[in-house]
Amino acid sequence: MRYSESFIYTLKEDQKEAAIVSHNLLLRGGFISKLASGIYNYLPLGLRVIKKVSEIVRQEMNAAGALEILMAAVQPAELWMESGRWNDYGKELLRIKDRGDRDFVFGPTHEEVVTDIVRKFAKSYKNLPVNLYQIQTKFRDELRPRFGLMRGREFIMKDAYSFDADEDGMDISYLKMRDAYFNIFRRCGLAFRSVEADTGSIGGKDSEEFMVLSSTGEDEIVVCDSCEYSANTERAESITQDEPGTEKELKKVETPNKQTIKDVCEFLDKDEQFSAKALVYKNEEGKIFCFFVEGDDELNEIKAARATGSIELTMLTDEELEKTGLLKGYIGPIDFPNKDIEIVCDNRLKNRNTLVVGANEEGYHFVNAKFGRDFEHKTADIRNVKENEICPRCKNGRLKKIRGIEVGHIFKLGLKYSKAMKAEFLDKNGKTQPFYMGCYGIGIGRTAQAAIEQNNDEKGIIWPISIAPFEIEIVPLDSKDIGLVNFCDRMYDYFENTLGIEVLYDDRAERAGIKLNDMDLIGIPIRIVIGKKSFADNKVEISLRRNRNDKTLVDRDVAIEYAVELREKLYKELEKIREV
RNA sequence: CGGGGUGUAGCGCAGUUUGGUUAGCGCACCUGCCUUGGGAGCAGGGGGUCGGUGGUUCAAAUCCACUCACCCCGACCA
Repeated sequence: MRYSESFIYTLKEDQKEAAIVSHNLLLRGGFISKLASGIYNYLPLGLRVIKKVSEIVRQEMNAAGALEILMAAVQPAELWMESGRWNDYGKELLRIKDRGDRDFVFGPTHEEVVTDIVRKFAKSYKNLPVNLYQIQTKFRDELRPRFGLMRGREFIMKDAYSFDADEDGMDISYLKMRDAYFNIFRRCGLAFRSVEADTGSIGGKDSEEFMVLSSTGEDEIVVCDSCEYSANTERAESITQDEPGTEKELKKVETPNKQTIKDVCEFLDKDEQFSAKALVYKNEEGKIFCFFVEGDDELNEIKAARATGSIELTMLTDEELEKTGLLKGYIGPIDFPNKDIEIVCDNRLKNRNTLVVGANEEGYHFVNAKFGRDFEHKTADIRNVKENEICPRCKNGRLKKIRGIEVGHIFKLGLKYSKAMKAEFLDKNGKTQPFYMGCYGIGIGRTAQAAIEQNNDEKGIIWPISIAPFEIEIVPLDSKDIGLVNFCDRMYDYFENTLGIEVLYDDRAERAGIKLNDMDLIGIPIRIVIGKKSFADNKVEISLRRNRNDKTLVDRDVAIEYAVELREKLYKELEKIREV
């Protein structure tokens, strides 16, 4: 592509709407432009990147045996009523009506449609397994779109859906996708991890998220510093260590005006870890729960919801709490005063011998309380793991918290949709069976932007070669030197037409500084600069975007060869998984 | 949806507190000269419903009311 014939408009100044570097660089580099909140246009450069990422995804999906289709973006409401999600999905679902006042949705995901397709055609176990995927624009009316393509309302997603005859088959399909995902993100040049994830509202069994590691990521993940264990915070566990020391006799003590854990523990000269604090929540049905966790722990609401079979938990307001008869600051698990409230204690409390707990009486706490002796309630893992706790897998390493950007998610759905939508086939014995399903998503735009978030410097983007809009750039610094320009023209022609390598040829009559800065901003991996002086010596300069200090002057006759070698080298590097 | 904030040229901003003639600056854009290894310089030029609606006033970017859009912080997701 000749720059002069392209549609690339770069901006010199940081963009006000961009809160993170990758969003700013996408805007400044002329990759995308905003149309409305969370809705973006892909300009030529941006579209090139999207196509590169899509193509990698497509190749790996095909290699894993998935079949590409393209489903309708606009879907009839009936399908969503069948699955039950017409009611469950909430405001994120963009609902529209046609001229006949019939309800439709703009698809945020395609479980319903794909299930409808497969149940129509795959009637026999002989048709299985099957995995259908598409790369398509989705719409989710997010509460808060942000960070450009990172969390758009309209976004491009690859979504795949597997259908198997039984659970074992589903497990195999899932693992195939898992392998494909590793290949995809590796080939995109990303440093990433797969983490155990909560299955959330979609329901189902196993689930893993693919996280690109980045301090600006919106998700917190827990990793072990010595083994491969990694999980998101809704899933992460750690090993509980027993409280040292022996049990003591339960005692009620006066704690006047000490309501917070901090105050009480200070007053009683007790480590907060050896106290239990109460958190009172209600779920979507209005049912009230009281959770006890250690004083210095945080309740994880998702874990808590799972433990109580709730969809959503919200903390009680002070007024609501008062109505339950519980005394704020003095709530404790011993002689709990309200029988209608379900109590869940965190697992860790079982290993504590001398807990400080509220006495359910104004101005009093118990000390030396012990689970199983002084009180007993349902227990579950409902807390957030803390940094430096012991890994549950290798039982040796320490857990660390890092941040990540979720670029992919794989799920075992099981029978959820096939049962709801009566998607069935006949097995070997002629018996009707529901499909075992899996679903597998990748955010295409998010993946591209995550790559920028991980690969940039003060000058701009440093694209991994596999997803760069162009692989090589040619920058003549003097547009008046006919010999030099002719040479660049021929080189450009050779790359494009003989080698089939995509280059961006900056044939503009701009000054050197403008061209070089624009190129650094856009982030093309390999640069060939042809300056007047070196050209007169039959040399051109070749450098990599990621290391501009390392410039090589090569004889102009071997410039193309040298650039092609560099290109091969960069692709080779992507064969290894980047160390985290 | 709750909390905070911003809307003035394509982008980044000043002006609003204390109302007062033709609404300004930098970048970008157009013309000419000059310059060509890191966003140069000079001269000339085009581009604005001051987010919208209504009100107060002799007079509104500026004051008041309503409204819309967008951004940031929290709970959900690719």
